[in-house]
Amino acid sequence: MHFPTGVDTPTPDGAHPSALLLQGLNDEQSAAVTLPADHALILAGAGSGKTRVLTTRIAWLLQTGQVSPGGVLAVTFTNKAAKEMLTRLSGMLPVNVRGMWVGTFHGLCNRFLRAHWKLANLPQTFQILDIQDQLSAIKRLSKQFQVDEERFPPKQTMWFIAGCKEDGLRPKDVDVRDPDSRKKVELYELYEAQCQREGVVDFGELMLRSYELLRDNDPIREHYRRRFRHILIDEFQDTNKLQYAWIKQLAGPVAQDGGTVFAVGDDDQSIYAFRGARVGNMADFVREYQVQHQIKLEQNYRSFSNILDSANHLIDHNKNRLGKNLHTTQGAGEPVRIYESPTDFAEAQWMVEEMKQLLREGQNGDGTQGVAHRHEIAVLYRSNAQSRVIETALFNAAMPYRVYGGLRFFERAEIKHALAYLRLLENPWDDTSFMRVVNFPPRGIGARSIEQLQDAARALGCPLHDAVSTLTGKAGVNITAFVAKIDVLREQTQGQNLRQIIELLLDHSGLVEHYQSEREGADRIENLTELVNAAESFVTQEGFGRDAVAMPVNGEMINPDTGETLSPLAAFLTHAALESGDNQAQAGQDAVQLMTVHASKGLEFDCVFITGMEEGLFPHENSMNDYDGLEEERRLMYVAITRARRRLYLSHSQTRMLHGQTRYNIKSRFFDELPEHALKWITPARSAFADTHASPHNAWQQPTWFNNDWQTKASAPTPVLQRAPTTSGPNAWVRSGVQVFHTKFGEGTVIGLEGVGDDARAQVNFPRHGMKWLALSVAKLRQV
DNA sequence: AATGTTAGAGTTTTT
DNA sequence: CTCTAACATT
Repeated sequence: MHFPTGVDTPTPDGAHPSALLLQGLNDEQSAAVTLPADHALILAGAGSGKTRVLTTRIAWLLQTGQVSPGGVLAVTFTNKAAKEMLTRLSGMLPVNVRGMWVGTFHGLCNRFLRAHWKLANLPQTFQILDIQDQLSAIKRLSKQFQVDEERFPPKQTMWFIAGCKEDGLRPKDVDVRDPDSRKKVELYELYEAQCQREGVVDFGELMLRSYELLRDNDPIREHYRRRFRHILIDEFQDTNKLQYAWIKQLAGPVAQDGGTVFAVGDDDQSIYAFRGARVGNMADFVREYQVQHQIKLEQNYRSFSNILDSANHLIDHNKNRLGKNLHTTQGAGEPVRIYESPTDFAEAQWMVEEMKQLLREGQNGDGTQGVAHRHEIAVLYRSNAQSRVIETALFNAAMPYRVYGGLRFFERAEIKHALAYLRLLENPWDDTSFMRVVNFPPRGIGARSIEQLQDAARALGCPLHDAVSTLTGKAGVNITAFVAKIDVLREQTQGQNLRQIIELLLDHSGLVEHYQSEREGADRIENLTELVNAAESFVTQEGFGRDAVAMPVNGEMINPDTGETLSPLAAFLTHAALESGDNQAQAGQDAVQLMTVHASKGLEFDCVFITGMEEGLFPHENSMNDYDGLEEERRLMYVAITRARRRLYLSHSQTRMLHGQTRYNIKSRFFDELPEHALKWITPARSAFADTHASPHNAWQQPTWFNNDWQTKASAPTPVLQRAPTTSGPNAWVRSGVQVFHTKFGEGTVIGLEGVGDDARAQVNFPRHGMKWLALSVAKLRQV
């Protein structure tokens, strides 16, 4: 299959085909698409048609003959975005998508490392560790080297290692100041050695090793620099240090013959600093590449102007911005509605009633008021824990809903078990997989046997698999039988197709049998069946053009760069590791959408509820003490607001149940940062706190609506907050302004007190750990 | 090996 | 409060 590109063919209506591509674009979009082949930065506001510009740019470059598919590298963060780009692209042009490198950072790095596994010093069958695998690998290592898990929790070690890799640092590059960090670096070193021995890489390693190969291998680097004439990056504001460095390797230094970089992003929507994203990469890029073309896409096609005004007004309170203002030709639309409730429960109740009303109006089809479908209603919250009370209310009202997040398909235990078997077929040295299934289903290999094996492997400095033959006694017999079983399976699966391989495995591993005897195993078996289907559809349609190395040829895949082959099984395992799958496909039921604000990025809905707009929650208490943290919270709020097309609700609650304790929250400072003219305060007048205890239902059943003035509300705090906390017990002496010592946080100053009796809490500012709320009945405080 | 108990932690997350 | 992992018991 070959399509000529860059050859203009006349269209039926006589228009030039590249002009056709530009149809319907506004001036800025069009300018961005048709920029000359120079480095460029596109500042694309929310809802400004970012993806469209990106894909049309590629289509335009191809159609005007400036580049062939092989010369294009387009990189995104999520598989969803990559898929979207390819779908749209093939809708615009009859282009051979296979030759293009379009994918996620990790997907492309994987493709690169599969092609150059030898140079990258990896086994051809290297496996990819996800977070769970990584953690269990580190736990294993900590046990083996008798690391004190109190002082060095495996999770922390994991974050440390991931953080180093995001910054492009190997153990030798890490600054060692104190004994603790020396130990961490040591663990990083041991972890690296273990991964190398076992032939596995984690997500960070995919990036780092690709980067290093490009950096250190001149012919490889030059090859790819010559090849990729156009490098396009989506969500550039979310790139970390290493990802930017990787891009620089591919693009080469400025003003040399490397490709051009077309970066698209929005600094106002940078919400992933906590996982290493550096907004600063945008400014660095402009400086380092002397970017001459910067285009702002500020026309918003999504929301009415009350919503956009709110977003603009809010984000204007951030100091560190490149600067951008969204505008629309649509009218003001409805006001942004703000609601205050006495309890989180009442907040959820009110929300459900409001939804019912909206859906009723939508059914009647009377104009812009209602919403026709439940899936056009989204509930956003700052943290996952908030979903429970909302779910309860929705459930009680029999309102179908869907919660985003949680376990994805390939992360389920039973699926991971099956995949572990498959991985052992490919790479028997993968100890993480070995450990996962050596005794699952149970086959009499207990802790003692495994210890024996681990001791032997450590003595020999080899993976578990290679140490099995040295074992004696019962342990030796059982484990040898296990390894033999895997070996037989490997034999039997030769020449089988992927479906047959998995079916054989499910049968011979005893997984299905095991779950059959389990009380609640039916779901798991269903999922295992689904795994067969997933493999089937992967082979028949999905995948081969994307993260897999190459095209299927006679059932095998040939890497166009090296001629190496990759089996369908290997490709499927890669697919499973890099695309953890949808979290739940929930059978097409039209349902209200529940998700965190983070998860909502990139989505849009007719109607959006942003809930829990309270100090300590949103902005979150862990982020609001340093300036950068607060700015990121504000960007998060900006993202949340700009999800709404027509109607936006912001709600907060005076009290909220968190970690089993009632918290008294004041409303979010973000309310102060919204334009009064766009708001409508719809809190019932009698939503006094006292109602909470009497009857939480009355507050919303017959509300009296009124437009409230923000200033008046702000100056009249709820009575509870003013009530002087009375405390008994060991911490009764705690008063505002007092210096205290906490065993974990060190010295701090008491800022305020609230609550009564067992609920009494002190807000304490710890210079080293920030602001904390401490329950006086629990916290061990000492007066300084 | 299965089942029961307890301690501890609990922003945000894709690959 | 609620979930999980580690530990303890049968």
